[in-house]
Amino acid sequence: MAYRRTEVASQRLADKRARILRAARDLVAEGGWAAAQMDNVAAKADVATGTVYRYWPSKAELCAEIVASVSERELGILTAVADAGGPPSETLVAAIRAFASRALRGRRLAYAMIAEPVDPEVESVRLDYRAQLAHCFERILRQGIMRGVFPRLDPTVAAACIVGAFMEALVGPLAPARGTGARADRHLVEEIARFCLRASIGEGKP
Amino acid sequence: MAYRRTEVASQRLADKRARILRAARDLVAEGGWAAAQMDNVAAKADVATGTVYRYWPSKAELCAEIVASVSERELGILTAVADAGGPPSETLVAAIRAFASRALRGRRLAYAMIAEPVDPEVESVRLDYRAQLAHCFERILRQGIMRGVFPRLDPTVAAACIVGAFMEALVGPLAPARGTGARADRHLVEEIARFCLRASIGEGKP
DNA sequence: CGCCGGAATGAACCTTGGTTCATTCTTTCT
DNA sequence: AGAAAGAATGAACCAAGGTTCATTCCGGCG
Repeated sequence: MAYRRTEVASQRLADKRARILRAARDLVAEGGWAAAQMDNVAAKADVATGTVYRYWPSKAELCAEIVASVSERELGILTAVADAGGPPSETLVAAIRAFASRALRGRRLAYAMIAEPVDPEVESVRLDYRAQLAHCFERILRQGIMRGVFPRLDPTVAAACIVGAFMEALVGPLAPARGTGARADRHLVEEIARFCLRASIGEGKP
Repeated sequence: MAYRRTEVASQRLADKRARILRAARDLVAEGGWAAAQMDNVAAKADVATGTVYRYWPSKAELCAEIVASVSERELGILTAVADAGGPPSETLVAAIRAFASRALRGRRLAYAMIAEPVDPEVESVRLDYRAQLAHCFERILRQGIMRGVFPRLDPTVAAACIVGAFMEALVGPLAPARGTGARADRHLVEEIARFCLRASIGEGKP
């Protein structure tokens, strides 16, 4: 029946869309935004250049969707951790661990999503992700302050500091080269988590 | 005499070089690397496009020199503060204050120097600046650990965290919009400094 | 005064990478 | 099977921006 056939067709359509999106995301994960040229994307998805434009009106929208999809997934996980309840200091460490360990499994992608600028149209989506990321930590911090576990600190500034700290130490260009062992990675994550924890619960009177 | 004339001529040469360099740097300070197009630079320096190429072989080398000159100045100041002696926790705060207050007076430039990627050839100079910046803080941290003021922390990771923290909170795209008053700026700097101080001297046992 | 060499000019060139579209191939329906 | 609709193709097009170079300008020297 026509009904069935339409469904199959639209399924195939969605599949191809997803395939192209995945190809583009993989390219970004390998070489950052610069590697995601339309010709490359098409080649990686086994599709002609023009075909990509059947599914997205422009490169900017394709890139925006990459950010949006990655962002949705990561924020979902992070939010779940942040809202799980329990002592704020443990929540904070858990959140950092969750985010960091995932970021380590794709540093280049994480860097591209959080830090690497792109063209203006994509940038706003990226900044939004970043802001929501910070907001997650801000909520944890507010919890801690309300319960008196954390000292009086400006949670907005502190949240930005936390995001910046692990961004720089974990996925930034200054971070230890890719390919260091799992042991080194674990050390790094723990060290960052401790840094942020101290910054959040410490006294701060020299 | 010929001697005098040669000297005058080369002085004029150096002057023009400096003028172009300053023009380019100002453009970066206003609109980041994207604003530093050769046509723009030439126009801002009241010079024809081709003239720029009499003084630098390529855009990359011009940009590299911008980074190098800014970097030298800032690192000089920061190093002086870091090596001045005194209690490490005070030194740390002083260093952050010194760097941050200067960065505030030219956020866009600071962001371009520390965070915004450029083409590969310039990038290496920029990363070097960043590394030296982190190294400055690392030295302060080591001092503190040796003297037993700071807990056992990995100074390399912690230094990266510090750089990342103020980068993000102070000059990053998430930072409060430009033009907030001097009072807000001061609050921001102090809040960042306290964050880093707590992270450095805190106990870190939840 | 007329010539000469170096500096300045800026329009033209070239490369890179996003976008388009006339053509070809596939699938579906009769 | 044959035609119509939809999807795919990839070479050509276009814009942006860095670089070049034939030409012009200018100050000093014989």
